[in-house]
Amino acid sequence: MTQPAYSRLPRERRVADIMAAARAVFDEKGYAAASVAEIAERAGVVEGSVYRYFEHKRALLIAVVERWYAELLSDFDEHLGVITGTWNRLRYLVWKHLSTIEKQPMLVRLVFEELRSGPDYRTTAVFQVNRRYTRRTIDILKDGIARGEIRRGIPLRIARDMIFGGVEHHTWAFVRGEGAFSPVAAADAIVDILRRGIAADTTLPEVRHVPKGPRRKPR
Amino acid sequence: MTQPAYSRLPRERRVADIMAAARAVFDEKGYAAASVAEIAERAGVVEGSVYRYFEHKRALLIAVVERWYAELLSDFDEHLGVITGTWNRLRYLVWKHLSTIEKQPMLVRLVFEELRSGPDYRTTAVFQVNRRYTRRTIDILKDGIARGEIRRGIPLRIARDMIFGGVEHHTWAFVRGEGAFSPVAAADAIVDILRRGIAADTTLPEVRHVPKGPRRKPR
DNA sequence: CTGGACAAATGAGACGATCTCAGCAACACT
DNA sequence: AGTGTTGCTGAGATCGTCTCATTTGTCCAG
Repeated sequence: MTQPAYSRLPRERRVADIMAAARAVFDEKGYAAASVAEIAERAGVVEGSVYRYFEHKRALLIAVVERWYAELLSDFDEHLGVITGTWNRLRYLVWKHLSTIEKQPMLVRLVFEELRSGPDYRTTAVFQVNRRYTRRTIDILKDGIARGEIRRGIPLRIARDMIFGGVEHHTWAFVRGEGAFSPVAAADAIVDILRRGIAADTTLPEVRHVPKGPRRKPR
Repeated sequence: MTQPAYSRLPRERRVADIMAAARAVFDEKGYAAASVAEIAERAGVVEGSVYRYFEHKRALLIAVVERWYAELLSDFDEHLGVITGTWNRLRYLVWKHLSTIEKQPMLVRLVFEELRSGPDYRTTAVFQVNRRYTRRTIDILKDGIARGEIRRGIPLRIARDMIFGGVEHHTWAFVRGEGAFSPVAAADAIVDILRRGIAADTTLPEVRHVPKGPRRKPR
């Protein structure tokens, strides 16, 4: 019975415990319905302790999502670097995005509905990572123009918005647990419409050199 | 000084007052930062009275947005009925959407970030109206196929998602007060990419010989 | 004109959330 | 063992939504 009323752990460990608990509770209940009290309980600390390591509840959300993003994108550039061809690269990018949504709908929902709305979003590392993402997209498109595969004068940001906006709307029901979608099929369909929409006229109908049939299913 | 401490108004009037106050406060501060106390004060009632007419704070949000939608769309079908040609109709629809966002960014934000996220969204009249909207889009596209202007086999829902998702992403910064956009230019750009993306090959000026390229994406 | 019933409106306060902070107690280092 | 440092605690301040017993205009019956 002489067990200590509490234990002192190294900062790292405590932070990790709290973040793990937070991720679990957010994942189960969403941000608004998750209470700091419950997160604290699962992490084995008292509520006040959470606030020693995280300024707000929102800081917890940001930390959780940032860590997830870091895991997620660690191999992205590496893979993208190997894939050649404008349309193949775009297809990989779109598929990767869709696939992520399929695997972690709740975390994606946290980003879409909670994190991205806040006034502090632009100060977030998640924002930076998203910028890098969309930057890649623009780069691929610019490269396509340089190769003569994409028409000059295409408004690149509009094209990018149609990609990511299209993905988001398409997965909308699924993210809310009310539907399903196929990452591969959706990626094909989106890139196909986009390809016809922005391809240089000469490359449009037949695409004969090198990759005869369009590559499908990267990765 | 024998003025009554309060006045009894017909239900209609009270509801209207409260909704007007709510709309103003939501518009200034957003949903989360708006307090029912402030709404009540501006409507000239006490906090408890708001709850006589609206079950939750959220019911107030829904009522405000529903009323706005009703105003907004009263003339939509009428206008659309007059416009002929698949691409013109699509362009009008996209422009209308963009134009609405430009005029009422805060209300749009309420829909995008607060209303649409909730679990009760599908029970909302706003949801029904949005369905009608996207239904119109699909109808226009189907009609385009029937006229031979759009390729058969285009996944219509994907096309629709690229339209509305594209619009939403494109206006994202503006809605948060961090940028600008041109409804006309954006509508042109989006419909142009889409048109090339889904038009039947014969209607594209430069592309004469019919299919040749591999068919993709059945259904 | 008057009194009483009815319902609109009040305002106090229950409830539950985030976040603060003074002090206790575990650990490291003499 | 004594002592300083500081992770951790837990009580409570604060602020939000929402409830409800009570008060008080209004209106109609007599």
